[in-house]
Amino acid sequence: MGRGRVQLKRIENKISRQVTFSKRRTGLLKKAHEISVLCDADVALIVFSTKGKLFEYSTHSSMETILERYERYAYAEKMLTAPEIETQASWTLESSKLKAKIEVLEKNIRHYAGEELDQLNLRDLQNVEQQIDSALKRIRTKKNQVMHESISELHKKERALQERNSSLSKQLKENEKNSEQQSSSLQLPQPHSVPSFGTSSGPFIGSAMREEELAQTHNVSAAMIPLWMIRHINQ
Amino acid sequence: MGRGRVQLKRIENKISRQVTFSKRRTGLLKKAHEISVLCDADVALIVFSTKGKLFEYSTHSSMETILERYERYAYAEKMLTAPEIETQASWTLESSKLKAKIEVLEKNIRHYAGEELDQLNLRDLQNVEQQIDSALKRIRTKKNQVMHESISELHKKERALQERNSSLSKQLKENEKNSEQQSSSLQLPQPHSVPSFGTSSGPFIGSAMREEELAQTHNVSAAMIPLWMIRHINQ
DNA sequence: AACTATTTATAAGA
DNA sequence: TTCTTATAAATAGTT
Repeated sequence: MGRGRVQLKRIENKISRQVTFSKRRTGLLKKAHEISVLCDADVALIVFSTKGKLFEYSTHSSMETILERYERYAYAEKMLTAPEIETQASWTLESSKLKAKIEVLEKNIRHYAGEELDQLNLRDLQNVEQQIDSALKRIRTKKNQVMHESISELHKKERALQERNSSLSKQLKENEKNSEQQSSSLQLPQPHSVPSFGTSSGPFIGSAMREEELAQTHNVSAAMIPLWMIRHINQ
Repeated sequence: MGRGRVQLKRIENKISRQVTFSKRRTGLLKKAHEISVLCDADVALIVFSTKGKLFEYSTHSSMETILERYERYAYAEKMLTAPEIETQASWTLESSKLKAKIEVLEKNIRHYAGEELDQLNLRDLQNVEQQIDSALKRIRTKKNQVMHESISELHKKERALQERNSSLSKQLKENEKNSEQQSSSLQLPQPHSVPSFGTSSGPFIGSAMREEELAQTHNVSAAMIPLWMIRHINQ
């Protein structure tokens, strides 16, 4: 690109070498910047002149970030050549390894969450779809199982309550009979008070109890399946 | 340097961004090499594509050497901003933190994959379900989009082939007419041979062509949408 | 992956 | 270093 062809070999004339360096350095940095903007790439460029002066360019994400990323990337190869020594380097290496792993995991999660799909081709998309679909099935199966257990718990409780209730009623009638014989002016106690089940409740049972209370405020038997639950079971 | 001026901003079209990246990357690496040879400079160039693929160039004295040199050079500045000495303890701490993060991420992924659901209560299950469900929707939307694009490509190709075909047929008939007038004993060539498009095929075009061939072996018009594609579109 | 019309980079000169 | 200019090189759009 100039008035003469250029041979790819060291320019011997010191002055023109320096001039060329200055010009081409500008061009190189410019092009590095261009590709990073145009193509959305991460670029790090380091140039030392013959005299040892440093020139650098790096994408917004800073030189350190990119060099770290590079170290991470080069990790696999490094392990082959450098057996572990507990040095600063090996710590850097371990750190890089862990960070690389985190990067992969986060990418996976984003894909599982249906994000950053532009990176995937049709085959990848289908794989992810299939995985997520079967995960969804497993989760719904599990949820149904949990809810069915919850329902039988509720049924069990209902029966217990009914039994307790009728035994209380029975007892009450007997008391009435006795008190009629002795004195007809006594007040009647309330027959429907709910008995406590003591401490027998894990977190799940606890939430079942709350549902039961909710049902009662709507004047429905606690044994009925709540609507929101049915909706989910049928999915 | 091309048929049009170029704006210094991210190329939105994915395909041309990729093509431009490939071309400019080649150019950039070449120029990095040239300046290092011509001007006797030490150059290190690291480029990560959008997709995270690494490309690198470094002067003979190896990437590691140059990066070390860079670190040394940048060391003075670092000391001004970060006087902290990296002790063994701080490394261990960092390592622990990273490991903890990995643990959490892995657990999340397992849940996304529908595993280890016993740890989750009903509320958690419903959250995960909802997240996965919407991820699935996003992924299917994306897949549909990709496939629709693919289909319009195929349709475009079909039209091109049909046009080419009919123009060839026309030409052939004229040739027949001419040859009948000159000599009626000549053999007729096959009129339906598919014309080659020469070397004009990127990766996508290549696979489209294969689908087309597949369709032909099943005695179906190449323009028909392949069954496997329809199946996925309707999901 | 080639081609080619243009733009861009730059060698040489001032 | 900077400017100019002729020319080589890179590359955007196209096939």
